[in-house]
Amino acid sequence: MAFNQHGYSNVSMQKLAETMGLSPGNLTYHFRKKEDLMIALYDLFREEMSLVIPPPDQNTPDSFKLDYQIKSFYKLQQRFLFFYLDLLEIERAYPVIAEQHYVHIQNQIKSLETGLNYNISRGIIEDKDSGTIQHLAQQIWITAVFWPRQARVRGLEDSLDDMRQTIWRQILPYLTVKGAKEVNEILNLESTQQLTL
Amino acid sequence: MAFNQHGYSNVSMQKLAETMGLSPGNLTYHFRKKEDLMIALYDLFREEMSLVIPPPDQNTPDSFKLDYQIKSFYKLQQRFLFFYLDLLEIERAYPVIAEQHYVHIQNQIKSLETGLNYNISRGIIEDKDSGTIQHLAQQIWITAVFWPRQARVRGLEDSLDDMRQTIWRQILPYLTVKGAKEVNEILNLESTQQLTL
DNA sequence: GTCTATAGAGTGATAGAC
DNA sequence: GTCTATCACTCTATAGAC
Repeated sequence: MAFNQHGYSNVSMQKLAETMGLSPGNLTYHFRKKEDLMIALYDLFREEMSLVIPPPDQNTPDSFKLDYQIKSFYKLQQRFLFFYLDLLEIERAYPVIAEQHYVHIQNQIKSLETGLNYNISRGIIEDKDSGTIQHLAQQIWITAVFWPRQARVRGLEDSLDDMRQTIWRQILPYLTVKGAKEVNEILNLESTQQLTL
Repeated sequence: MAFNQHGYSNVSMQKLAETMGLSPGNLTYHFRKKEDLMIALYDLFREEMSLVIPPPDQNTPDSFKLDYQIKSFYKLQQRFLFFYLDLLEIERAYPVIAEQHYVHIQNQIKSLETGLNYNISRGIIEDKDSGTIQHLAQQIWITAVFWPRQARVRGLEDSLDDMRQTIWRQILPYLTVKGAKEVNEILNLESTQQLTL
């Protein structure tokens, strides 16, 4: 997608039509305003994302599933990269999307909290003090959501493996002995780099 | 500044001239291209930032000074907010700035690493495993740099206190007993919220 | 539905009078 | 130096032929 490569605001309806092999008039026939196109894309994004990150009350992943969620999230993030790179611009331009997305983000973080709490009950994570889980969920969300942007801003490639390592490293201090063993097995299973525990 | 409020790309040279009480022609007389204006602003930003975050080999802050650096950084960040909110756009538009900024970011993270290592030698931070410091420095950098953006993207106000809490919470698991005591004193000294250790 | 053509507004940048 | 006026371009969106 052209948006992902050049940034949302650098791709006009005309250029987009051109890369899609359509005439400008044809594209604006299906999406009368650019906003209509963006909303349609956003709805599609939200639909696919709901398959990757379950609703807050249904997220009960073991470590393996959490790792799988990270990978699935990254894959979808790459598909709708422009939403992650240019989100603030898009929210500024289309308040309708902004309002929806505020709620979406809240649910994403809530879902992460549920997953972490489930792993406390599994004896994988240790709840050292009040607020740990909320802090950890927010931290993981920030890392995952801004990963592609921080890489580009630094002039680096963004890689799934680096993102995974960074996320797991944040969970690391809160793992129980049992949890550390479980997580290390998962990371060694598929990653060439070993995370020293 | 108009850039900070409405976003870099939503403020044209004409609008900017208007808010400054200048004619469009006068503004483009002093800055022939918009790029010239951006580079001048970037140079000013870099100059002021060098006073807040010292060079990598000179950063030896105790916890109190680190907390002070966080506050000073936030203040400067608010002053040049558009660089932090719209950095990717600006880098895409002006590769000259991008190249300089890549190096700048590397130095910022290096400077953080130096500071953390110094606090290991002070017995404040515990280096649990190899890579901890690099990970922590990167994590703090991401949090600090993307804090205003993550707040806006979520529809929240961005607050210094929330950013401070989040950064210190990331350091928390790596503090020694002595370190925990020192940090808690600093945070209780000035913050209404208490960070439970 | 799909096309070409174009309206209408906004942009960065320049020209030339004072 | 500072101004007004304007060029050349790009953008979103529309009109109307086929």
